[in-house]
Amino acid sequence: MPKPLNSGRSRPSRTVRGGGRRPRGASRFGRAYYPQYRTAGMFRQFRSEVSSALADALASLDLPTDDLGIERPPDDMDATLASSVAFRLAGVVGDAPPNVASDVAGAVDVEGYDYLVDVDTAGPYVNFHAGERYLADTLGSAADDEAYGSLPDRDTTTVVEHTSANPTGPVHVGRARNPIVGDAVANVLEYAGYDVDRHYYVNDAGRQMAVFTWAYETFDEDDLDDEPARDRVEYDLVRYYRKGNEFLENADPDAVEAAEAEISAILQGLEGGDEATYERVGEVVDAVLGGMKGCLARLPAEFDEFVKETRFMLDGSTDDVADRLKETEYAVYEEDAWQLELDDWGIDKNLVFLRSDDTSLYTTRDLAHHEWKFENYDRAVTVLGEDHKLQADQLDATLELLGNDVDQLGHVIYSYVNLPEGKMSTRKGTGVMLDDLLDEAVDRARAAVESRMDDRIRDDDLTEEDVERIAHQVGIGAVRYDIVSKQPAKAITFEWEEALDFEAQSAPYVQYVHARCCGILDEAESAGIAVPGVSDPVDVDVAALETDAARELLREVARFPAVIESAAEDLEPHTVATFTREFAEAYNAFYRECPVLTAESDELRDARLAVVAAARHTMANALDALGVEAPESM
RNA sequence: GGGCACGUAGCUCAGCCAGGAUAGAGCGUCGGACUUCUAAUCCGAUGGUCAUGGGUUCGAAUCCCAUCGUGCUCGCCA
Repeated sequence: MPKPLNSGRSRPSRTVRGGGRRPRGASRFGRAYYPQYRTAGMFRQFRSEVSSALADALASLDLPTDDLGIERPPDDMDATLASSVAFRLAGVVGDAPPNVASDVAGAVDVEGYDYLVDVDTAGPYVNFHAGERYLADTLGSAADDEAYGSLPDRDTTTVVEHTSANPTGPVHVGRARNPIVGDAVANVLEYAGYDVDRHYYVNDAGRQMAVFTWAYETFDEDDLDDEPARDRVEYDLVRYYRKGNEFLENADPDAVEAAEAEISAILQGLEGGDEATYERVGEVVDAVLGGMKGCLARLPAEFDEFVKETRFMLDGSTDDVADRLKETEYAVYEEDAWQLELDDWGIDKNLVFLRSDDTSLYTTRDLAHHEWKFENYDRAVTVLGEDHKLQADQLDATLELLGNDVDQLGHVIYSYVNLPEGKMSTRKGTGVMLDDLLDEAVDRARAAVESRMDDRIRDDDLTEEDVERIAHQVGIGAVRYDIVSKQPAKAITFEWEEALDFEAQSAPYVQYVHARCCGILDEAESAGIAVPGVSDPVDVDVAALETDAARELLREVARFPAVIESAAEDLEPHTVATFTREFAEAYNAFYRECPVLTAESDELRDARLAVVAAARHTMANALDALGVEAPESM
């Protein structure tokens, strides 16, 4: 295994406020974080105890143990886990499922388990119950640990490539899913214990950039029809790109031919390693990319590295890939170009990897790029639009035939956001700019904060700065949450009203839970009450928590690490968003039924305070994984 | 036309990969709850042939096949 290039390299510093990333070991709340507290979660342990106990029980009855049928029971059942195994075994033992369930439950031995204390049946289901210690340990680990939900380090380096939009102009909403989903995927993997780098692959070698460079050098400000839509460099420069494309479409044939010759010369210069050409193209690429970075930083989506495509042309690795491909049995030379037949991978379209003039194509360079990833990382994940699906399949197949282990490569495919009237296009200048969406979101959030000021019960006198902070957290959070909470494969048609809906099931709904937690904890602090797990070691009796709502909330807290684990495993951050909603419901029930500061005894108050601290850590980190900020007041 | 996705309440979506308890939320509509740790909250009512038809199974929104609808894709573009 080659040593990762990035090992030992220090991470770029970044803001520690919610929503941004922070280096491992640093904490959201500015205190030191002690990794020994990192726990895989009580739910996961309970689940494995149930598996083991049930398998033993079945074995003792001489029944098959290959399918345990362990599942989460409906909300109205008080069991933590259940098994539907009796349905399947009914045929084997020749008895009705409820009777089988009864026999199985009777054979389960809960002796020796930490959390599994009781088994019973409900009709055909075997139900498993967690004991006090389950809740006590959950409370202890979550109230105590500001990084609760972070799983133990897996010692696995992972590169998440996302966005990678061609540097042709401002980021529009059509592609906004990419940085938002990509950032969340990276966050979730980080929470799951992977060592993640975030990459933006810069397509700086293609025809688009050659056209852009030619247009930028050819046209003057006077030739352009419009003023820049916004005072940032990519809004200025995209006008040259659009002008150039318009010229190529509409100018007289001789002029177009001359232009094409210049564009072709630029492409040849890149392919031939001509330094002057690299500089010319690089000037445009770097300028536009710089502006796009500025836009993405508003989300914020930040990157560890911008990897340029030309790098793999300059270092010879693209040529090397092409040479190796020619040697394979799948290579054919047809119609003056080198192609690959990928029928064995179920792809009937040939992949051209060298043009007739011997120059490389995007995918050829991307192959070299991916082999570079494999050399430097244990795993690679790419977030890309559905229009790149075929290309990704061809890439996978080709990487495999080159001898790479493609199991280490994962894709997240998302569907584009379209306007009701059709696709967004940078070249044509159609589309809603991400900057405009974020501006509008913040404006509306600000208006909402201000209109709520009057009927606020809490007299915490929001300053102008507070209003602005909340407007940003809520406005940007709402845009991100709306996108990250949906399955990426589903198509979205962009509607302003929908994207900016701050009603329930949106970011403010779950952010509010965090703010409510903070409100109680602040109140406790100003009243001089120590908060178990935060200002004190956790030393509370969970038995004091008599209310179902409190215990139910703790059970949700217990699930969080398992939610992170499966979201990371399946590369599905939207499941974390689903969790935040379910968690919010549990918290709101607790909030309604369990007064904390005015609890009837100090013991109960302390226990509930610890629950609030645990809930805060859970929600803060769930939101952080989604890339949504967690406001301390709103 | 071939390939790949998607189709769940009037609308926006979970649930599907690893089949199992009465298919869940929100918005909308209607009706309730603030002298209380924040009402951006909560409670109740309303609303579904899970696109259609078949198949597998004790059991299908979930797996398989077909059909219909929508999107993406099928360049020596990226």
